[in-house]
Parts: sequence; C-alpha cells; structure tokens
Amino acid sequence: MMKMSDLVADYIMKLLDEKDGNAEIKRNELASDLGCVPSQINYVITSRFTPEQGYIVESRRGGGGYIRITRVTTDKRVVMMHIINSVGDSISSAEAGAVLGNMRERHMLSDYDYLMISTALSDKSYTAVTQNVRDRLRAALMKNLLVTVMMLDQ
Amino acid sequence: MMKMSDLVADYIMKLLDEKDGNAEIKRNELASDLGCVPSQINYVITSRFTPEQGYIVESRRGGGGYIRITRVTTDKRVVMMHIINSVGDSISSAEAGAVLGNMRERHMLSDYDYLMISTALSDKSYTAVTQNVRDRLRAALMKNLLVTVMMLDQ
DNA sequence: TCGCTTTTGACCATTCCTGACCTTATAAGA
DNA sequence: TCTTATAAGGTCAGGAATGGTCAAAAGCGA
Repeated sequence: MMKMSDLVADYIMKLLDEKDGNAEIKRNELASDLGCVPSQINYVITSRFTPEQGYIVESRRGGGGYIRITRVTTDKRVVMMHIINSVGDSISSAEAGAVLGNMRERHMLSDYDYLMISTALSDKSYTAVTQNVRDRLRAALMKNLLVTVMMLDQ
Repeated sequence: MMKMSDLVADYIMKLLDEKDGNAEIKRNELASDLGCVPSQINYVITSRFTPEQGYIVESRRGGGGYIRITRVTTDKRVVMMHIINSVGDSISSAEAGAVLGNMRERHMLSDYDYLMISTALSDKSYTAVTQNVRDRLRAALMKNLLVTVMMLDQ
C-alpha cells in the first residue's frame, strides 16, 4: 500500500515536470482529490519540498488562494558549489540524504554517484562514534566527495 | 529445534531468492509471523546480512517503514568479496591506499571509483576523531563502498 | 568454566497522519 | 465605507506506526 505522503509528493512532482518546474495547487482541492486532510499537503511540502531540497514555495490565503511550488534550477557548478558551502560543519543522515536526493533529481549527480555517496554517508559506516561526531564526520566527508565528483565531472 | 536466527535468516534468504536478490520486509510483521521479538530481526540482519557477506541493507522508520535487503554476491565478484573480507575492523590510510591501488591495477576498480573511494577514506575527512577511531571508521566505510561499487558494477 | 552466540525487552528516533484552532484575503451587505 | 461572512491556506501538538540500539540474561560448545 502506497503511503499518502508519497502520493502527494508524486502528484506534485509530476505537476512540476509537466509545468516545467512551476506548479500551482489548491490545497483543499488537492487534499480532497487525493483523499487526505489538507494539512497533509503542508506536511509533504514542508518535509519534501524545502529550500534545502531546491524548492521555493509561495502561497496565498483567502478566496482564490493557492500554493505555488517552484523547482530551482541554475548552473550546475554554481549550484554544486553553493550546496557544498551550505553543508556546514555537521549534517544528519536524513539531511544529507535529502540533499543528495535532490541533487540527483536535478541531474547534478548521476545515479551512480548518488549511490556511492549515499553509501559513504549512511549511518551504517559510523557506528563507532557518537551521533554528534558522526554528523561532523559526515559533513566533512560529504564536502570532500562532492568536490571530488565536481572535479572529475568534465 | 531450529534456532530462531536460522528461521529468520532462512526466511530472508528464501525471499531474496524469490525476489531476485531484492527483498523488502516489515520488521514487526515478520517478527510476529515468525514468533520472535522485533529486535531479533535486527540481530539476524546485523550478524548475517552484512556488507562483508555481500548484502546491502536500507531501512526507513515511521509509518510505512521497511527494511530492504539486497544481495550483491555473484560469482564474478568472488575476488572482490575476498578482499573486502580481508579488510578487518580497522585499516590505516596507507594500508587502504595500498589495497585500493592494487585493486585499480587489477582493473577491479575504475580510475573514477578509485579516486572517489580514496577521497572518502583519506585522513582529511576524519579530523574530528582520534587515529584509533579513524581507522575503524575507515575500515567500515571502505567495505561499504566496495560493496556498493560491486553492486553497481553490472 | 570460559567465551561466543542468541534472545529479549526497555527505551529511543523517525516518519506519517489528523484535527482543532489560527490567520489572511475576498466578497457581500448595511 | 465599515462590518460581516466566506474561502482559502498555516500551525502545532498529539498519537500512531515503524524501525534502531543496547545491555542484560540465557544458551551452548570447547
């Protein structure tokens, strides 16, 4: 059985593809079409269409209200650099996964690189240290790997 | 009477056979089907479906959570597997470099993979922890990455 | 007995879903 | 215009559904 969140996310993704990266939805309408409560839409948006993941969300309440989701795309190298800079000193497994997933979606990472880097960053490799240290190591490694990919990718 | 772990392992094995090397289970469900506590599933997975043994395990918590187990061993990869098994719990940067270099020479790693993995394992990524921990982390990561390369190499 | 493997349960972390209540925008009436 | 109704969307906390971890206890073979 498919998860509601996945249904909603898929719907939005498809819409983004169709509409060339710029989708507009009506929250209540979509909710009732897909058979969920309206706040579910917010949940999906806040968990899967974050700026971190490369989306801009605008909305308006009241009569004629809407939610607009825009997929951000810019020059690959610049964006890559920006992402690398934004990683910071520490990053959780979930965050890292989100960032990588988005990079793949945006064709900034091949499936191959995505899997390799995901593996390198997954918690599985860090059982020897505490969560805190783990997240710091992950951030360092993530940046190194992304830089490496960038340099090799000509 | 058969040991519980064996039952669980057999079940997963059978599922892997059926599903062509890619099985997805629900931890709690399987546990109650087989009549054991959920953490037993974790025990079996961590003790018998490790990267060293040729398996990749991914999971997700929360509603609709799952555990996915992928088998990556095939005859072509016996040598690779052997190397992975020989890595042990801890490996220095120099040792790792030697092993990787050797694998590259033997065309078991592409230049690309060699560079990626070297980057991931280099001391540069581990400044946050002591040498001792560092070598343990490196070993874990190295094995995971090699398994991933193996899996992707079709 | 000693040491390794297995089993178990208490407690933790993450993800998802829902509903009550809140804020804002537009339209209709007075 | 001012007020009130209606139409959206937003927030948040709580609960449910999962899987993860860890250490203690139990089992077992040498």
